Amino acid sequence: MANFTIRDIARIAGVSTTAVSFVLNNKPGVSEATRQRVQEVIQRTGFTPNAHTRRLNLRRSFSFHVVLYWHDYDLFNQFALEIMHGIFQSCKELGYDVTITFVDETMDCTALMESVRSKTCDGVILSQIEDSIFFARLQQEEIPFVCVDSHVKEDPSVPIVEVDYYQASYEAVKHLCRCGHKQIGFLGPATPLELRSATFGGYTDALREEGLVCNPAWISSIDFAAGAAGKYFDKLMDTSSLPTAFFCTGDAFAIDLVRSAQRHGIAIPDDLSVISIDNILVSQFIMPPLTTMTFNKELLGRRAVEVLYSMLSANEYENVTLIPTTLCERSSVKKLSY
Amino acid sequence: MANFTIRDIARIAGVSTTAVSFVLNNKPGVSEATRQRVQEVIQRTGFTPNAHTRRLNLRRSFSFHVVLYWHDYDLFNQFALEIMHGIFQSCKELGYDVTITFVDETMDCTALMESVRSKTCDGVILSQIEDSIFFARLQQEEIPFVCVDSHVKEDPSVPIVEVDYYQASYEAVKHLCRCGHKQIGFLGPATPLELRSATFGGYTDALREEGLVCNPAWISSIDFAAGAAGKYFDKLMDTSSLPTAFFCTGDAFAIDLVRSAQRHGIAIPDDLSVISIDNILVSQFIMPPLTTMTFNKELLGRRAVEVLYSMLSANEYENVTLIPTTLCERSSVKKLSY
DNA sequence: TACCTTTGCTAAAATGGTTAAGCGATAAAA
DNA sequence: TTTTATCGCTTAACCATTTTAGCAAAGGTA
Repeated sequence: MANFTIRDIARIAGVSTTAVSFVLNNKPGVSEATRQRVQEVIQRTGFTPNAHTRRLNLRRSFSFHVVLYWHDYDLFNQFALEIMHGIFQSCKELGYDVTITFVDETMDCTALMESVRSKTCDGVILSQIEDSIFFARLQQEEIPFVCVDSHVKEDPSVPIVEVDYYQASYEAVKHLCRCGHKQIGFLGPATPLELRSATFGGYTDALREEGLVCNPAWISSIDFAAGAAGKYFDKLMDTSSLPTAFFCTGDAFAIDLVRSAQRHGIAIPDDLSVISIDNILVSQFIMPPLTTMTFNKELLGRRAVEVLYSMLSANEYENVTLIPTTLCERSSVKKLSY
Repeated sequence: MANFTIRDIARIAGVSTTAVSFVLNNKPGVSEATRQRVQEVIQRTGFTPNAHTRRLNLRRSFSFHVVLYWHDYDLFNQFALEIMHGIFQSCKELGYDVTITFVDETMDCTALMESVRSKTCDGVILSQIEDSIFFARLQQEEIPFVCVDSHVKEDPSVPIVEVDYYQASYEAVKHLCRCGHKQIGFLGPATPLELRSATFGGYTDALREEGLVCNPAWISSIDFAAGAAGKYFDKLMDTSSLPTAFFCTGDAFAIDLVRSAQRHGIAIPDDLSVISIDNILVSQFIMPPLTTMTFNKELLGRRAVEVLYSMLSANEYENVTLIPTTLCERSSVKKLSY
């Protein structure tokens, strides 16, 4: 396949490059006859304009850059691909390309910043990144960016698209109450500085509404690390009685908890009920299948692109976009008779 | 952050743009003193050359395009992200960007070809794509490409990086034999035109070596679709006796089979052993945890990039790259006493 | 008839880099 | 002594588009 330029097309069609450019970009100022003739030559030659030249000229790259956090622990990488798919779909509709970078716990952002300064993207989507170094550097470069599925540490200047964790946790706990549970533990990070910290508010508000109080030993504040939930549970077994149910802030924690409980000979859900948030793939395959608050993962990506595009177009946009969750009932919650 | 061009740097450092360009690209012909001075200005200003201009000039984009197949059925998307991570790591080392596209069962490649013709990538990596329309179009455009984790339908002109399915299936079946199994079924596609068809050879060769023969009813040829393995098993239960073990060509099939068997009241592994290939995340969480042939998923991506890069550099490269597998013993295979 | 506007088109500048060719000055070889 | 090579640098062309400014012809208006 020969390599045509706009000059070749112009020469073949017997017009100037300007005319061809106008036809390519659907601009006025070209007669219908000429337009047809140029179109025909473009069709025949299979000409596609060089993207780099176009980007150089327009000083826009028509691409968004996605930064993905790569977790050591498989279970935490679960829906990154679905978020990506959502991002891709929206970008496709807008005519944007998508480029990707993975970062790990070193949070090294030099390569990313190099890329941004070299103008290879018009905006950045940070997926599961909550390190303020990224926000600071991106703001410094004055490049639009959004966070998705990340905790932005109370910084209202950082636009974010995330799961409505408050609503999710509130609904989850309410569901436990509806099933007759009165002793409900909280497994997740209970400090406001952590990811998914909104869950603690949903949990306490739901308890308060039901007039319940919680044994402090049943409230955990654990790290995002493989096996952390299991360790917490081991310790709990040594030192305290058990609640009748646990609300976990994520399926990865819940799965960890379930396995740890089962090792201790505690039957789920007969001895202990478990509910959580995420509905990752594994959750439907473990025994018992997990009852969890589910949501549309692709929507996270789609909304992120929409927000970013609005920022570029100087349109109005919401600084916080929440994705709603719905209950996915499976078999890890027992209905208590009362 | 101001927006400097190479001209600004040249002016500030008191040299020509050529000198700056030479410094940027580590080319000879610049005195050490000048080089230092230019470096200092670059440092101070935070200048990064415009990527589009560079790409336009060099007629290379320094990026690879990854095409990912998006499966309807979650279980089949399992290690796409890990392949991606491997691809990214290798690209990073080579200084290449990575852009992505998802395709679905419509196999629409117009957007991809547009992108290729507009020169936005120097090569394409097809992940889990086996449609010859892609090969044909890419060959037509004379753009280098590799397939990864795909079946290329006996076309030796298409470079491929894939799991050594023959070795994996041979080893898996040998393991079953070592555990005393003599009646071993095959669950997967048994026609040479399908993905992972090499598994059938490994299976039959291992059986032959052991002097075993197989009841044809225990050999399936099923589609890549959710629940297909389960349906096959349901039918088998109606019409035939069961082998003592099944070798499945993929964990998704195996999981489907296990669940179907369990619905029929057949205990795994006591009544039926199951082994397969992949070691997807779910496999360690189901009951019983799956014994399976595992491999380094990131390596698939890394090798794909290496092959593609060799093609660009006109270096030697292997047209077929096989990734070795190792046995991951868990609890789905029973040791028969004999 | 003279003047203004619109239409359809083009020449040329601009985008921000890379690179081939060339130019003094100095050093080495004939 | 003359010729040749090397060094450090610059000038200018080039990459493939978009866009501004302007021009000739046609049409409308006074």
